Amino acid sequence: MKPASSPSSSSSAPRAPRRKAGTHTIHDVAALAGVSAITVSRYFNAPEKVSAAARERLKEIVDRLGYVPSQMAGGLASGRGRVVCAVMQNIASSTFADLVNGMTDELEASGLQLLLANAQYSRELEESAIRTFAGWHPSALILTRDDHTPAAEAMLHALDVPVVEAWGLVPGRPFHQVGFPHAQAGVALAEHFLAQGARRIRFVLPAADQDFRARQRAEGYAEAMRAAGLAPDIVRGEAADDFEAGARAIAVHAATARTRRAQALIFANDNMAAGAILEAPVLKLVLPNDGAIAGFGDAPVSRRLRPALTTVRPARYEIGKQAARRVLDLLGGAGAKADGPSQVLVPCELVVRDSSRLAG
Amino acid sequence: MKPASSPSSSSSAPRAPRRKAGTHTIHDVAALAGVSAITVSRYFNAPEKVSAAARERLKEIVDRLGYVPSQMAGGLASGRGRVVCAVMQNIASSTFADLVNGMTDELEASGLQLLLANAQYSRELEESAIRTFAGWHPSALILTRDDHTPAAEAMLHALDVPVVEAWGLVPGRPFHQVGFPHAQAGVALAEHFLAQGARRIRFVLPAADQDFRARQRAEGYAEAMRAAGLAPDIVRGEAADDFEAGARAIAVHAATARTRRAQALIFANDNMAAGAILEAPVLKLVLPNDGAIAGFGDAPVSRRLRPALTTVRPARYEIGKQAARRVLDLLGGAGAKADGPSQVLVPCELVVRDSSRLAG
DNA sequence: TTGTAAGCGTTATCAA
DNA sequence: TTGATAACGCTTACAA
Repeated sequence: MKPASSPSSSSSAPRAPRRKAGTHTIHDVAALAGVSAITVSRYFNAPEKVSAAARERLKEIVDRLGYVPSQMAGGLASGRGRVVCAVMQNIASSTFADLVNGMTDELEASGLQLLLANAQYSRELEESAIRTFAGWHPSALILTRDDHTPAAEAMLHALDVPVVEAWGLVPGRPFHQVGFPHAQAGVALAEHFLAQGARRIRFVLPAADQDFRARQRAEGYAEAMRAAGLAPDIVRGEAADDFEAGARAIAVHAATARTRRAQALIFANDNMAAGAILEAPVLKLVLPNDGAIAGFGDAPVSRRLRPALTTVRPARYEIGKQAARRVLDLLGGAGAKADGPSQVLVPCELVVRDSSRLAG
Repeated sequence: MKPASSPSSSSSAPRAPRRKAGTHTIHDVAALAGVSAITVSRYFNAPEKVSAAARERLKEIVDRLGYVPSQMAGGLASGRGRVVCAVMQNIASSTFADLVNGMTDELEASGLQLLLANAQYSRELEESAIRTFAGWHPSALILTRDDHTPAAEAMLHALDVPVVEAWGLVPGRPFHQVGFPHAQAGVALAEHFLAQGARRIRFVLPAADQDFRARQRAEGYAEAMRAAGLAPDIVRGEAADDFEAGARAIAVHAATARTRRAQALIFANDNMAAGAILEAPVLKLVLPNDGAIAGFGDAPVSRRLRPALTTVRPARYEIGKQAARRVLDLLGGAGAKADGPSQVLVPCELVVRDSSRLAG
């Protein structure tokens, strides 16, 4: 009656049943605790909705099993991954590293994972990063520029999640912002020298054109110069390496007649300024008498240079932290979109040291 | 006949049917292309298995819709997320930033996303990061230390995915490694001075005890000294800031009688060494005559210092890249676990500059 | 406070 | 080369 090996009688073939058997699932935990899966789910996502007794039992079992909920399954079921995606412009620079540090510190406790991408100052790479991130159903996005490609901007709107633009602060954007207006840093440096009576002030940009914030600072400087009735004098570095570019700029300075050359040099960043200060003795220049110097960024070495470097110190870590804070607030329901995009100013600070003291 | 508002006749209540309606799904694409969902899936994961005709049609539709596959759904269905998780010790430092850069560059093309965590030199934080990562069903893990907690090590084995320990290289580990033996960097620096005839060579550690690689380098130095019949002289910095610690160390040096003080100072990193070199003129020391100096790391500023700093240059970016490469190879099936853990040596290089030239 | 049922969007399996 | 079907492990909606 019963054919020993027939794989099917008509259509009830044994099919392809199971698959993976990797780690423990929520059901393993539930079974051991004598509760249903949803209670375990609530234990993780809303513990206050679970009785103290069940909570205790679950804690013990979860610890014993080393159970960790699957982010994949949870994200799929809920439609939102517990992920915040951030696009940096240059991960290798300490600027962005500090931003990242601030973000991770703030997000850590919330259980949100930070996903990082590096766009290397390219709008196209930023767009492609955003596209990749879209597949992760992020809870929020943090970007570090405000001039996205149209396609990127469209995706940002379609994603329909909080977007925070960190680092710069410009008016008229549809997204939340945390940072400071970079032009203002340029203004502050120019005014620092103007207030000391300088007339010939030069701004030195890096050789590479990619850091658009440096250009914004240069524009601020130019504005301040024009406001003082002076012509801006913006030059570009001559070497890809910032230290080298700074050294060359100061060499040009040394080779120019004292009465014609700039009284003060504003470098786009501290590395360039450091290159100039370190090269000066070789050129028989005594700074700041033979040329006042300022930078931007307050690198760790800046206060150690002789003369110590006057610079602008942006609150990098704090900006990262605030950007993440803003994300958490928005996810928590505060500052609903009805209020429109918010702007959080994290001011930067002019740090005056010896390098910028103008000769009598 | 049709009761306008009756919610149920007996048990056929309308239930709670749908939920989300966010973006496009694989089915939208499939429907538009007139194929089944699995064909769309193949188009992304194994394009060669899809006819050219279908491929072309799908490309057009995917582009038009801006469709991006859900990583959540894919990860859940396949049991492996397209994620490589890396635990760094200090994201803010340029060392780890370079590692990260190398990794992202290498992983980029493979469609794997790098998930980053920061353990700040703490084994406990590393363990907690690994636990968090477990929820992401990573395809592989990259770590930057080799002395994990027992719990962490257990998780690593349970995860059953490729694990690569990057940066250091030590024998006897059960995981793949990419990097160099840090002790050897200490040996190289000690021998550099020994070869010049120095007898009194001091090693200066940072004030904070957290960077265990620095200790490894110190041990290498100590070994070389003992091998030369000399007593190691290891001191610890006196300030949390590395530059400041370096400055203090050279001040102590300056205050010691010439015949008794060290002929050469090896600093645990370039920042400390830079602090010393920048402070020297203030102390009326002329380097390297009044003290030869070496560092570790080859910071960008090191070759700009006067005297230019002798240091050891690790191939940071390359190590990150090779670690990711190793991961990709392992995922691709090469170097199956049967072969046992592999070791990839990415050597570091002694960079000799003026600061280490010993006085006749 | 807890549970049941029904998917979330994709891929593995088997069949054609 | 393509497709039908059944999971993957979790959470939402609703009911008790």
